[in-house]
Amino acid sequence: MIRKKVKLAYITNDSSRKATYKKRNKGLMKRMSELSTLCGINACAIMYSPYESQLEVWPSPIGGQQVLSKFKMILEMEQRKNMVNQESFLSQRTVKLLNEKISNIDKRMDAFAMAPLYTQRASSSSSSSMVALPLMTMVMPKAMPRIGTEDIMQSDVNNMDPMKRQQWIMGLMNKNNNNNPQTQVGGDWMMFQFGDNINPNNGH
Amino acid sequence: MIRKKVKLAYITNDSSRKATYKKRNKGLMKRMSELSTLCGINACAIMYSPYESQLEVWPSPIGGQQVLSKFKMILEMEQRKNMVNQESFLSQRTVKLLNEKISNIDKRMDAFAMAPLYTQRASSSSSSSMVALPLMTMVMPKAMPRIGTEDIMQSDVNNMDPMKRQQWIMGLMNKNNNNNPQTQVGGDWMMFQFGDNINPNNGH
DNA sequence: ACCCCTATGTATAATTA
DNA sequence: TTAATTATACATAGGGG
Repeated sequence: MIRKKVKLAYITNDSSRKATYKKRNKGLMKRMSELSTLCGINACAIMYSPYESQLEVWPSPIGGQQVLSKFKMILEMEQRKNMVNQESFLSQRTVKLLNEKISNIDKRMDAFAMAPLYTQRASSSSSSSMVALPLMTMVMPKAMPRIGTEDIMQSDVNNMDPMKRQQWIMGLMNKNNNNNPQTQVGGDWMMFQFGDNINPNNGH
Repeated sequence: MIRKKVKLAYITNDSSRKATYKKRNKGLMKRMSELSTLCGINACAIMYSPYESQLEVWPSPIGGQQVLSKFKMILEMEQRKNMVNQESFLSQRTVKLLNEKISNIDKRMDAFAMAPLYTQRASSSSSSSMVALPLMTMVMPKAMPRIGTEDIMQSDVNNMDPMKRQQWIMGLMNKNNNNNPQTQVGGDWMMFQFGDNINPNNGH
């Protein structure tokens, strides 16, 4: 069991590359969750792995909803305050971006639910028609709770989200009613991670 | 120098929290670069840290351009092949998303160049008007090089990118002509990271 | 605020089941 | 194939300049 000094180059062997990917990706997620709790950062991660054929949400899809709702709420509060400054402009753009992202994910999930595009072996990287799906990770500093808007944000989750996001969440929930942090939804991998909700010791 | 077992909770002390954040974030980025090289994944990371007041691009802003151009090229090749299937549909959406993201970043950088919004101390989390900027990380599997399109993609970088992305890159380059992987642009932090270009041992 | 050091916790490569 | 094991490489907490 002599461990080599980790040769930093592409692992040609398919199975060992996949194994490395899974291990290291797991470690990466744990690290992110730790950074999240330690430094007070809300983390939301969506991941599409080329090595997995399932979609994973961690620790729960609801957390992602909450992060996004929170972010939207922040924007709307700013608008109510008529703060038409650069900050609100920037956050508007960001919220728009996040909404598109969610819509995008929603579309993806529909597609994958209908017909899995990636019935993919680890060695299928030579497929010419395959377009790699991106792994996306978002971590956002939770600076807002200090301004006393937690309750409003909470209600926001329940009654003011666009239908597509609700559908997206419901689509996840209908297929996954357990509390298992790794829930399989179908066709791809997706992960969410939040500094508020995580139990950082569940991996050990 | 007895090292405690890392209490997994929010670090209340501002300076030590910031120190931890910087250390761990650096480690996170290194991990991502390693995953990138080891498993053949192209990585592109944009980071906005609440603890930094400068924008950082690593290892170079050009890499981000290349990743995005590559992705766009993939999409266009698919379109030429008249592959109107779900895969191209999904990748279209993703490219659109990335374009918006770049545009968003462009806007941010313009704004920050004009007037730095975040002259922010580590303890300024109680500021009520501040909207947290997200840290965003994107990693995408590089599945395309195997289909022999490297040359086309390369030319794509030079002559077919939208003006806004070019402006974005140029805006970075004009202010940063050195090869220092950590280039300060102003007002915020941004990071790019690429599996193709990284030198994973530069941290040791 | 750094940067550097190093003891120690943690991730993980290689291996076995 | 994945799961568990374990030795070792690596990350980093705490401390000193």
